[in-house]
Amino acid sequence: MITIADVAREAGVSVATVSRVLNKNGPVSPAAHEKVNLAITKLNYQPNVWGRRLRRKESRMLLILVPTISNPFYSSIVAGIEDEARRYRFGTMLCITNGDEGREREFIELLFDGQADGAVMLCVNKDDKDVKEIADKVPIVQCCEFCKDSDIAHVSIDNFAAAAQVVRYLHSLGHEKIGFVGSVNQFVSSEDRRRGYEAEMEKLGLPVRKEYMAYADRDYSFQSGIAAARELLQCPDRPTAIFCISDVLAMGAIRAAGELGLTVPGELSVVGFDDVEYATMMNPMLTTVSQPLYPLGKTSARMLIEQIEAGEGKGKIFLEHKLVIRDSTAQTGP
Amino acid sequence: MITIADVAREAGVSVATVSRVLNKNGPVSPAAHEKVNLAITKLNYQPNVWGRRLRRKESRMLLILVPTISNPFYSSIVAGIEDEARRYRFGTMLCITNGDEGREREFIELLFDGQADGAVMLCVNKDDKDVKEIADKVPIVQCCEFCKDSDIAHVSIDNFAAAAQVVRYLHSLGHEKIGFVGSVNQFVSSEDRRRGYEAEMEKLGLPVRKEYMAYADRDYSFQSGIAAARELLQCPDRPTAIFCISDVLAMGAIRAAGELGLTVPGELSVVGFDDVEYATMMNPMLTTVSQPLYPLGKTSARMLIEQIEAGEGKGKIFLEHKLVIRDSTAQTGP
DNA sequence: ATGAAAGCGCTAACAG
DNA sequence: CTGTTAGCGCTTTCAT
Repeated sequence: MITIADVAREAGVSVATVSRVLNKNGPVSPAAHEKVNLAITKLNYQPNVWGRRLRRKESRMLLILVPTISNPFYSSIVAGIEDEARRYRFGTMLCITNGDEGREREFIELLFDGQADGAVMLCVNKDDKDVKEIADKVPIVQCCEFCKDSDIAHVSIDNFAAAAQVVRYLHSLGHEKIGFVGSVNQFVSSEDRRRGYEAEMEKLGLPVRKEYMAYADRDYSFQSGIAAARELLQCPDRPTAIFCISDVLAMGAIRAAGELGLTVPGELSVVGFDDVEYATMMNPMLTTVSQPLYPLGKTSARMLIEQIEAGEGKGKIFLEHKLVIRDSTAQTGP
Repeated sequence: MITIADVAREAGVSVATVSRVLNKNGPVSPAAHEKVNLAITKLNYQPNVWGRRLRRKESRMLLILVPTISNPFYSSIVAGIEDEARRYRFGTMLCITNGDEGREREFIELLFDGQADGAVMLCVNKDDKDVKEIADKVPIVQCCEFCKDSDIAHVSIDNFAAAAQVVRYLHSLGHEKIGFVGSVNQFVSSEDRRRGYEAEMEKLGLPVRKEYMAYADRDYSFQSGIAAARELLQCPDRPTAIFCISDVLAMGAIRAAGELGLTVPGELSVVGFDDVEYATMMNPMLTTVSQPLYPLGKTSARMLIEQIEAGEGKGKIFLEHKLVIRDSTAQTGP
């Protein structure tokens, strides 16, 4: 291993000068600068991170807490965070919690450890006490999901508005019996989409019927989507359209329809949410709400870095969504 | 921040003793042990990683190099690696290269930096010179993909045998005109699956026809899968079955068939590879080759850790695959 | 069984 | 503009 002292010796200067060149701070004469750079390349010197971090007490590392990576939904967000972090010369550590509280706690430790300077969290229940406490002590930004009634920085889309827009769209197609498939989890997104659905139904003078609303399990599994949709489709006066709060759930609804002999979109319109990659691989291709995933990630990272460097930046940012109309929705029959 | 000196003072012992308790090495009297533990909990002391790593010159960190996380294929492997790493008290850093060479290089730097003690690589071209050089200097294990003609440790399935098995299965269903959709990339898996296909065709006395083989782009995109399959299906004497080297490609083949008015599996059987989650969300559900992803990950991590700790462990391990028969394949018509 | 002390490689305050 | 030096928090001889 080759150290800063070796470089100093080789260049015929002191370690301080080398350090100054390395960090581009303090004043260095062009001549010294030259000599140091020569020595660095000659020796192929690489500063030791541990020494540096020990001394500086900063890691220049960002934590990214995701519940899972099996959902491609997260991949673009993560890419956005990583790209932005890199722009500001931060490294990233991707931590997959798999819904395991112990593991999540362990990752959070990294923050108090000083192993990371801050974290982007992608998986917060709508009122998670722990997170609120943590955010008081270390820089945190919540992405997509966030805690209500708290001033923790967050960036997401307007789920309420998006859901309302879906209902409006379906209504414009002639649908009046519109079902809803949500999830029993505690995410704001789930809640806001449900509220958006209900509010818009009322606004349009359509009844919000209990039997038109069903709930999948907490992690939006395909199977639970099938079950939830089946429930709606088997009720006496079945809905002619179903709005699902995730694409996987929507795919479940399409499967359920198929099992019951219903064609999509002929006899049933289905709308999803998220616009994951395979929404277009399906048959029919899914009408869904697209979130600006990459920008969501970039924005989170930027907010976090601001918070770390400036010690502030507790904003709330909402980005634009987009309703993408494809083949799983159609006019109601005459 | 609370340091080891604080603990020593609180416990009325020297820092050396505290360190001994922390690391469970050297001899410590029960009394001292007790006092130290008390002080640690009282002060809520957490050893500083930078100081420790600087001193020990080891990070107890494993690098995981994946090309992308948008492909759910990797998520189980990563989970396997992380779980096993954790068992041996190693942390992990997930690095997403996105096929960017510069980024890959940057991550590799972390190894020479000492920021990680070794790496599991999930994305190696079949003869990547760089990787061979790197593996000479730092512990590396290749998972799924690996360099041919090199003794770098790796774990994967027998792609050749799996492909042969698919062809045999299709043949047992009565198919003789069996097409192949591969990829132009440089992965051993792609090559071995193609070789397995060709070898088994010959073994069964079936002609290996150029016009029955098509290639998707390097990252198995859905669109390129459609294009490749369309090519096969439009040739004069079209195949009655197609073996695709990935599930996404198989989904593309099904789409292509649909566009040409061919039913699956009625008029065309399709087999995929990998058994990704959404292979069962499709209609029809995909017949495919399932890889033991989680065990693949666990095994890689174990091999890597052995290599790090023992300084050896350059084995080659092959795990069992499984042909999963679902609804996209059927007997040929009478 | 315990403690004193010497660094690990680096940065930054200070003195020149 | 440059060099000397004192740590950052920890582990690990080497004495005792």
